[in-house]
Amino acid sequence: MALAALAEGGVAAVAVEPLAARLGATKGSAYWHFPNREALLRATLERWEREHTEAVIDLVEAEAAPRDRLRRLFGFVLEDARSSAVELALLAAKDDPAVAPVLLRVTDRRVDYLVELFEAIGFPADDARHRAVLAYSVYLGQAQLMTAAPHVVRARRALLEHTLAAVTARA
Amino acid sequence: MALAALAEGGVAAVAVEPLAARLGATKGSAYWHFPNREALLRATLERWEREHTEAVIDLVEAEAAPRDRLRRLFGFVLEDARSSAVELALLAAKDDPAVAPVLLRVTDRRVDYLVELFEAIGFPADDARHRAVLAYSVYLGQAQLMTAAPHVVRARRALLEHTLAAVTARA
DNA sequence: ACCTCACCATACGGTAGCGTACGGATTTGT
DNA sequence: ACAAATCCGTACGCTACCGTATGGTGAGGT
Repeated sequence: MALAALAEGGVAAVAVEPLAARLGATKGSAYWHFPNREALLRATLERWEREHTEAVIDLVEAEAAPRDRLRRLFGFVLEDARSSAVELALLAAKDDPAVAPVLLRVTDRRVDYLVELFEAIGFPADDARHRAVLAYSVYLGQAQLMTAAPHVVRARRALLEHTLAAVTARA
Repeated sequence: MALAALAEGGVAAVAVEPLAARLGATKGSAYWHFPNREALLRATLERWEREHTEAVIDLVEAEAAPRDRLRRLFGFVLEDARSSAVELALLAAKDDPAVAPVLLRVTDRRVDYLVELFEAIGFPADDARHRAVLAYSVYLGQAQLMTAAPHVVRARRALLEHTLAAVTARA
């Protein structure tokens, strides 16, 4: 529930009174479960990190070939803009002391996974790392574009293939 | 001044009372110049759009070769994270009715410019468009990474060259 | 039957920002 | 010199949120 609010209204929406109202409850109830607003936010973020970060990787791991994993990863963004709503909300609140460490851990985890993926495809370690950072940049950037200016991203299928070709092109 | 606040504290920082305090003035003064907070925000955004959007393009245009223009564009992000602070602040507030249209115009303008750039390099129109969207995604994504998780982006010089190679690689 | 405790509601005070009212000062036009 | 326009400050009410205090209710244990 708090996660839905986070996705829709950003970190600011993970607040005691709005959430209580949304649940048909009152503040008194909320403050019994959580000592304060920060604790509520931290619990929400921890839950998201625990349940949804690995979820993306698991989904991608379902594909056998590394290239198909990449394809699925990028297709994930282009097909469902809502899926990355929490990510974008967190990036938007990157200065919040409760958000920053979560963002760092998730980013590291994902980039490391991408490094593995590119190494599995056959690129040497240094090269794989550059490709991973590049690919994750594309991921973040396309997620932003899809929600802020979706009309720019037309011909999605072709764009997807083009993106894949670009990040996996041999030097 | 309002632009500095926007870059530092996001759209929420472009508020009447904080800005007035920052200027050593009071609300009374602020509300003489602007009818309300929204007008203040709109004026700030319009000014940024007018002065700083073309500034990037002008800076890039200083380079003769299209490839060097791309290099300068991406180097711009990797070297100075502060430079894209306003962009990120706007993306973070993309749901604000005053922000959304500005974001759309700026995005369109920049992507269109990138299309021109790739066409100048010699790619056909369709291809150029895909590369432009891809390149702008990388731009946005790297800007995010640089502020949210800068430690991920090491070996910047190499990453820059890698990025350029990726977006300009022949199919 | 009674007590305890988990759970929830009501009511209150505090803060930060928006917007308005109005009065004082300073500059400008005539 | 005087009036008007311009510019700024103080004071107030309003809203949304945080956090606390305190009382109420229903389920289990004894």
